[in-house]
Amino acid sequence: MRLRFAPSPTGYLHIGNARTALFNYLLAKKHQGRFILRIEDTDIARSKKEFEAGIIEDLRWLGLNWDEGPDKGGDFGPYRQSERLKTYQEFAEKLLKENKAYHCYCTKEELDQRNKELLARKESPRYDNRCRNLSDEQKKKYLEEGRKPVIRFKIPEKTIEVNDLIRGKVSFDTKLMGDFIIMKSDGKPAFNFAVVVDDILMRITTVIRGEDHLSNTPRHIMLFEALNSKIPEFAHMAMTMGPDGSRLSKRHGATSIREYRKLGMLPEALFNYLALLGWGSKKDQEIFTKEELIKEFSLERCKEGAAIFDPEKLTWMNGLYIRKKKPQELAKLSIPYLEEKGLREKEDYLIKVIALERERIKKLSEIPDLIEYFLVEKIKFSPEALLLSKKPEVKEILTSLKQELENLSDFSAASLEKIIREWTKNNGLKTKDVFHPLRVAITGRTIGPGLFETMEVLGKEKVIQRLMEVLC
RNA sequence: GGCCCCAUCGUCUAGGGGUUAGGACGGGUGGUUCUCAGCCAUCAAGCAGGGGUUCGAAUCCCCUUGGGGCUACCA
Repeated sequence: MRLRFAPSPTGYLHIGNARTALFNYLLAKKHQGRFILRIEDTDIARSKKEFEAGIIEDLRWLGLNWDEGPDKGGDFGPYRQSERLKTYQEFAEKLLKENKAYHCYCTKEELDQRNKELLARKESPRYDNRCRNLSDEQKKKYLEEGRKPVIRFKIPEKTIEVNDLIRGKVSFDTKLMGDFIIMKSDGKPAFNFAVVVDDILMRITTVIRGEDHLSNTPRHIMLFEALNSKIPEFAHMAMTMGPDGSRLSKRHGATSIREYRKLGMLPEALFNYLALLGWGSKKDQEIFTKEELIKEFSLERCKEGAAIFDPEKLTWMNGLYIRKKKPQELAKLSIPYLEEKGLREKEDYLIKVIALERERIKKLSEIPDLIEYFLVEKIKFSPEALLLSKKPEVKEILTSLKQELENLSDFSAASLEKIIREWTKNNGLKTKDVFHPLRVAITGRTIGPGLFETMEVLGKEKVIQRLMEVLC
């Protein structure tokens, strides 16, 4: 079994495309097949090398490792369309010779004009196949006019049945289609042609792609037939939508893997979440390891309807995966985010801090704000915290508590808890009337991890220091 | 416009002739606790509409509606 993911390097890896790549990957791995990466860069104007590199990086980051691709080669390369231009020409030549394709001299302007007229008459805008049987004389005349021909495929009249692995049989009547372009006037292959040639040459057996290609599939099938090649199996998965139900796009906010990666999503969370978009297990299970997904995945269980990408559920799942990570791992992952905010800290201290805050982290990008008060010399007070710290009765409590703490030599959480609870009781106070002000004084905020653990990690010196600052 | 695909809580989904229509996210409430988070418990929320078929339809068929796609010298 050979499957491929074939992105165009015209931008960063889109969530929807990543999902397509993921499904291809899962099926390939499930059947011990090959997962192949192919770069469709025939659109020179929009394709950029940096996007190709970006897509490769993000696919790797997500954990979708391919067996053959432009970066690692393989027996059926090249894996970049721009490197097979000659091949497309040869295949087109062959179709021309066999009278299955022909040159068309109509200009873009003429075509547009005719389509407009057809539309005005409420007819289907499509090519009228007028160049199918041009005389040599006419061809010569057109050439003399300086027209650069395209090559069109001569569509046979028939009904094409696509046996889709997700949707079942879908049939198309080719009478409704005009002869389509396989080679553009600049000598580059049109998408519908390049895909077929590539899939033939790369021995692709199964094509999993977006539903937007379903309507193109009859064209592909005709081409496979014209080129006497085995037709691969097709599976068209429903599109990924934004919250308003339209195709997920930039106006919905972050749409690329790169953006979510920068936000601090873990690859395993994204992997798991994306697998659940349009596919579901028969069990009530939602959290899967990569291996479980490979084992469980099947096209039969793929949904036919479109799925709306839900960043909130992704975030929840990300929090879950974060809580499963070891503090030292998280500490390492947090470093770029801390540095971005100009924060830097010794590893062992950072690990302790992160261990305390771990269950509050939903995205790595939240870490700096969450732990800042552990790292900086001068803490910021939230408005609410500031108000509380100014209260006379609070100052009174903190003043005498400070003395108590100054005399304390064992600053462990257990010891602190024992002493402070006793002190509270002895002074006839309620725990929350002591704990809360204390937290506010030493952290500048009203929320956070356990008070005594926080104090232990901060250390006696910082705790006393911060109490002094509040009291003066 | 023509052709094609799709339709279970707000969202992701399970269920494919007989179910109190199940779970998850998000939301509400309560518990745990020094706060938050987490965890636990609990509640609200759905078969798009209309016709068939059938003893019986979320489930099968048709229509309508709604959404999406293709119809490019984009991919």
